Amino acid sequence: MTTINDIAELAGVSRTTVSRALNNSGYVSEEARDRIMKIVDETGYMPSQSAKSLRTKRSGVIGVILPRLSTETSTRVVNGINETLAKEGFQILLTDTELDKKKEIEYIRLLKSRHVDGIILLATNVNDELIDTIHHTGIPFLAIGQDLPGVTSLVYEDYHAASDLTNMLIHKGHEKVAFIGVDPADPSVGQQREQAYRDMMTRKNLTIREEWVDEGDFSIESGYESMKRILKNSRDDKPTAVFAVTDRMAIGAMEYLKEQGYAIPADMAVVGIGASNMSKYISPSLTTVDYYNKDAGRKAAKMLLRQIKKENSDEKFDLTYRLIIRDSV
Amino acid sequence: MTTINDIAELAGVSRTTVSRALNNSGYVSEEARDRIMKIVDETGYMPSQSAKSLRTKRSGVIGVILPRLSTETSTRVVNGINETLAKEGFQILLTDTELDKKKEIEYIRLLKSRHVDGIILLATNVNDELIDTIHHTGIPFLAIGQDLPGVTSLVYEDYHAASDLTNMLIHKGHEKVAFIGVDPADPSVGQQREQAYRDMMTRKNLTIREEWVDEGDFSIESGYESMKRILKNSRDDKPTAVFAVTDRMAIGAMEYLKEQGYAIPADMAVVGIGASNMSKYISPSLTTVDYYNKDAGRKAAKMLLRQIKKENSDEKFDLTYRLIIRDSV
DNA sequence: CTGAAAGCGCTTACAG
DNA sequence: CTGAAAGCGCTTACAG
Repeated sequence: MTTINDIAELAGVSRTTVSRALNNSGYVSEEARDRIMKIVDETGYMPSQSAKSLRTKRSGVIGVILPRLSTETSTRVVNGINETLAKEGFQILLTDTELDKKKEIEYIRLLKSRHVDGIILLATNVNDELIDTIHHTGIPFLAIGQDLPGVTSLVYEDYHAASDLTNMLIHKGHEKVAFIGVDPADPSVGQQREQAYRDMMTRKNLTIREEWVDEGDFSIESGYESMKRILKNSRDDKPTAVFAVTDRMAIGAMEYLKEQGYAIPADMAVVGIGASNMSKYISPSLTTVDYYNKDAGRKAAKMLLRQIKKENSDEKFDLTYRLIIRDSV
Repeated sequence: MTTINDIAELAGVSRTTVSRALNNSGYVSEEARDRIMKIVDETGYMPSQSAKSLRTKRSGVIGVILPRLSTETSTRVVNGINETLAKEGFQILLTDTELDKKKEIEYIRLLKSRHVDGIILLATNVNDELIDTIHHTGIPFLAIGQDLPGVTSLVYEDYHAASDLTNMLIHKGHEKVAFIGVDPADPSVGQQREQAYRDMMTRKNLTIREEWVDEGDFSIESGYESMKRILKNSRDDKPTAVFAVTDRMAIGAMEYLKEQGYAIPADMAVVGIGASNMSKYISPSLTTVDYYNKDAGRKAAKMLLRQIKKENSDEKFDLTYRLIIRDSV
């Protein structure tokens, strides 16, 4: 490995000068700079980031903590994060908790030990230990997807989006709307979306039979099973529409309905959330909500960058969304 | 930040001893170790990875270079890589070239300056500058998806898979098989798959009309457009089957066919490669090839780890695949 | 405009 | 079993 000392020697200057030339800090004579840059080019020298980071306490690396690496949502968000970060010369250090809460905390500490300049967490739950850990790290931090008290958070408009979806179904004439949710340990997806559904139904004086409400685990298969249970348990009083809180579960529900000979949307309307790639190409195409995940990632990166640069910035930020009405309703 | 010196002081030993206790290297008395570990726990001390890496020349980080962050294939591979790497205490530093060849080279050098212990490249092309750069980095390196001369490479069986797919179509009675390929700058996808198609057709004495052969750019839309052109240009002598080299393009082709009122597979059979999530849920479900991308990622990580540990390992490795026959043929 | 020196937080021979 | 010392490759006051 060629080091700054090698460059200094070859250029006949001190390493102090080389450092200044490389970082455009302080005065360096034109000719010294030229000589140095020429040698840098020739040798392909790249400064050791470890040494730099040890010295400056900055690394040019942002840690990203994901719940799952292989979901469309995560991928899109990371894509947006990476896009804006790369432009500023930052790289992403990626970690995947596999939905394990312990790992969230473990990774925050790990990333800190790696001197990352900031951390972005795609949050799926809220708990005291997590909040505590974040507060104690003392490095720029941003959460996406959940509102973490005292932490800069970018949140989707879950309540509004779910309200819109429910209302749309009701306006289309559906009075019996089923619901496939997820574990309430996830406040945004598990609580907000369900609350919105219940509130809208109640507001329109529609009764919710508890047999119409089921819970999945985000997977396509779980949507399939939930739909099956709902239909079985509500034999005498079946719903005419089903609202699944994610596209994948909605697609699973559609699979079961199709298998059972239901016409969609004639016999049963189906809606999801997420604007997954598949939602567009499945038939009938799925009505869903686009959360603009990539934009969320971009926004997250920008807000984190502001924190890093100590510019002030909002602590909370609501993301926007868009209803996509398609053939499944 | 608490450092090793703080721990040493609190434990009443030298930092040398703390280091030994932490790394289980050399002798440390039981009682010293206990005292140290207790303090480490209490303080939540984590050693600075920058300092460690500067000193040891190892970072515990593997660089991964992707052509695109938001494709299912990349995601699955990264997932497999991460899974096996995380178990060994390694993290992933992620970079995305956005299909820019210059960036591939730039990122290799960047990752080196960050002292990554190894690099995995999801390769989409082969060129001399790239090969040169890799040879000069001198750090463990592994390529997936293309056979890079002199570089440890994990390659998919593109030729065999495409042959199987073409033969299957021919055995089903198709004599007029169209083909949607990609830019030959990608040897594996652009050349091997097309060569296999042409060879199999020729071997069965079937003629290929050049109007049946078109090129897309991996996107769904391009598959749609290619299908449109093929149908338009071969007006008098239309194919009865189409082989698209990726699922996304196959799905685009299906979209166009459906729009035009073609029954699939009765009027036109369609096959793709990739076993995308969508291939299963689109209707009719798509016949495709599963490349076991996640396993490829796992295998890649394992082979790279062997290189890092200086255990010997094959330079070339062929991945396996599986035909998934579904309703589109 | 330039350089000598200190120091970031670790690990690793070396000596005891 | 333990510690003092050197050194990894940088940057940054400080002095000139």
